[in-house]
Amino acid sequence: MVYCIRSKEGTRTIYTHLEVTDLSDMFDFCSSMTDEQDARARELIERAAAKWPLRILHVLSDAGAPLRFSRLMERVEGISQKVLTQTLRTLERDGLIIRTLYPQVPPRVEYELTPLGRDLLIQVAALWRWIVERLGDFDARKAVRLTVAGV
Amino acid sequence: MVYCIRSKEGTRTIYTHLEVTDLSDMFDFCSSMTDEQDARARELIERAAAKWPLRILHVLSDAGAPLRFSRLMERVEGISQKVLTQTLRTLERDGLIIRTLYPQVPPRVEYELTPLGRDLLIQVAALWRWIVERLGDFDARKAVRLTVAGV
DNA sequence: CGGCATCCGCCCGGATACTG
DNA sequence: CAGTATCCGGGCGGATGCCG
Repeated sequence: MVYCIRSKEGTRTIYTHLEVTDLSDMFDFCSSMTDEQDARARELIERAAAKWPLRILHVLSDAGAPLRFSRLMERVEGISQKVLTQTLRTLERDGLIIRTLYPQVPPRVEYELTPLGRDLLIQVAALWRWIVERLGDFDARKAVRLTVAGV
Repeated sequence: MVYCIRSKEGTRTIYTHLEVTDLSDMFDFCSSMTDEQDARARELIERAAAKWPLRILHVLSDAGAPLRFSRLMERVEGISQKVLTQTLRTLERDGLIIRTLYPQVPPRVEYELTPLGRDLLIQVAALWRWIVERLGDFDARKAVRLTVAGV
């Protein structure tokens, strides 16, 4: 689990974040990215954070085995056929799932997670968990006003 | 940093994820959430993963000090006034930033990160970094087809 | 300066109908 | 069974204009 310790050192707050020793270290890393890397990472996150992808990855993970298109339709509640197809194509292009077509009549198509897809799901689940554990904090009333507005 | 080790044990893959010992453990945790918790977490992630919020949090973090509305407009390139206002309101409601109004003429308004906002940014930066380090893997050509389609 | 109100174009995603 | 093709409605976000 990601673990974060904050401590004060003079006016500066030190973030101990396992391998990351402070916040600026993390953003130094971000700054060292090329524009192309940054753009590509942004695309990937935008696509993965869209409405359905995580749901689909989660369903595939829960199943623990390849699922047919129609099984996915059943388990990803509320999704339409078109959007399911579109999303699966995107996930395949990004290397997160594998699509296997069995040339039979009627055709059979199975989808399964790649190791990368599984790993990504773990990362996101960690973030998810971190948020759930702090749900009570996500509230403006919990935000301490450090600066008092002048009279 | 989140660290993930995969190892084979028979047919099962064990994920050592620091405190998380395997994938099912993580999802057991997810399943133990109430519907309300789940929905609230989903809302928060959706809002935070929208187009501008992370950019704004990042800019505030980089600045290291409270920023006025017009400074934010300059540094968050491409955002419109309306959308900046909307996004700031949402971030404030979620307890990620603090808005301080100084009742002067002309008015002055300053925005700054809350500790929670900083912490969230660290979590997301970790995920971001994880993705950037694996950019080369996010590609369908890298996805090994485990199941061979029948003839 | 830091908004709010209004209008508007666009894209996302849903519904439906059809096909190899 | 697992798609494509087409149409369409809602919402998001951008541009512009006005206010305390």
